[in-house]
Amino acid sequence: MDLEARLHGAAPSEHPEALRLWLRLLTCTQLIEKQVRSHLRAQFDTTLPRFDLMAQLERAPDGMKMKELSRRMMVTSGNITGITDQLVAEGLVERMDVQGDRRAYLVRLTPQGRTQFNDMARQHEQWIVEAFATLGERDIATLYRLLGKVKEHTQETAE
Amino acid sequence: MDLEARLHGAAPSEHPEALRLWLRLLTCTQLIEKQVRSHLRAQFDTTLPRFDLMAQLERAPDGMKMKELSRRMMVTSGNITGITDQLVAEGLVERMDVQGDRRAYLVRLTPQGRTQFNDMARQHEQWIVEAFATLGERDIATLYRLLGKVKEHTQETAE
DNA sequence: TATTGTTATACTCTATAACTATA
DNA sequence: TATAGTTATAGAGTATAACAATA
Repeated sequence: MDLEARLHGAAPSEHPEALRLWLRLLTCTQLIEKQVRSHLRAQFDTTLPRFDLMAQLERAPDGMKMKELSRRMMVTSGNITGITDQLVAEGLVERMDVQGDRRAYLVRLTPQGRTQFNDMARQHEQWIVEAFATLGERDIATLYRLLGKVKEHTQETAE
Repeated sequence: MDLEARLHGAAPSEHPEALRLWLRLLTCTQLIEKQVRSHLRAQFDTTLPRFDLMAQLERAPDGMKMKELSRRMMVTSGNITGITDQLVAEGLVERMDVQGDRRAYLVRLTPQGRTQFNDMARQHEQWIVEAFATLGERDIATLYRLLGKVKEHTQETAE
């Protein structure tokens, strides 16, 4: 492939397949995400970031540091503070001091938070299963594998 | 598949494949979207919705109604008014009266808007090609096909 | 000096709903 | 009555940057 041609060539688009794929990927994600947000709002009066934060904690029974939450959720730590504050106010998560590092907190689900998350997760799974109901097991595995390549490559090339 | 078992069964997750696929789809989209937003901001001082609106107009040389933009971009018409206002203020798009319907406008790119969009689109394509550079032509075609099934199914089941 | 987390701030995008003008 | 578009509003989500406390 000729970089010069890409930069200065007259052809308007030499890789329409990649572009088309991106637009379709974006559309699919937005459609499903919109449904999930709408359901979370209607059935549990919560939002996707709050659900995502609880989902992270569900897999960390001993709690997770704010910094780690920030990294995994790909948002700045100031925003983690805000979302955590909301969940603490609702009694769904709690901050715990960290032995040996008085700057940091471990955040974990309260028993009430765990119960509510389980309810939400069960519903959430049904919405997602429904969204992909048109695909067979093989299709799902293929999609998963190919997106894995994209994910790794994108994470590598991000500075 | 037994709906009862899904609703009331003790198993915490009977379809982990669909869930894992959704999380990966979400991650990939967010990673790429974040890069695109960042590049658009740094190189062109613009945003993704503004770029998307111009991309819609680029394929409609005679202009497109606000209503149609609203439908295609999957946001309410009030938001189309706002984004259009910004682009009009920058001289990139213009509203034109519609023959025979004085309620409506046709929005189209100005010559300046078309020039700027072409610059952006060329860069944008490179970012996207890079994001999917790890995939071969066949992989891209497969992803495109499978996501097409998901898209159609999701659009059908949305009320 | 570097890191963890908080605070303050500003901006974009979004949906909802009431509204005007026209069909 | 229904539709196209606007306006007003409120809230979610985000990044940036300055800051305090601790490592």
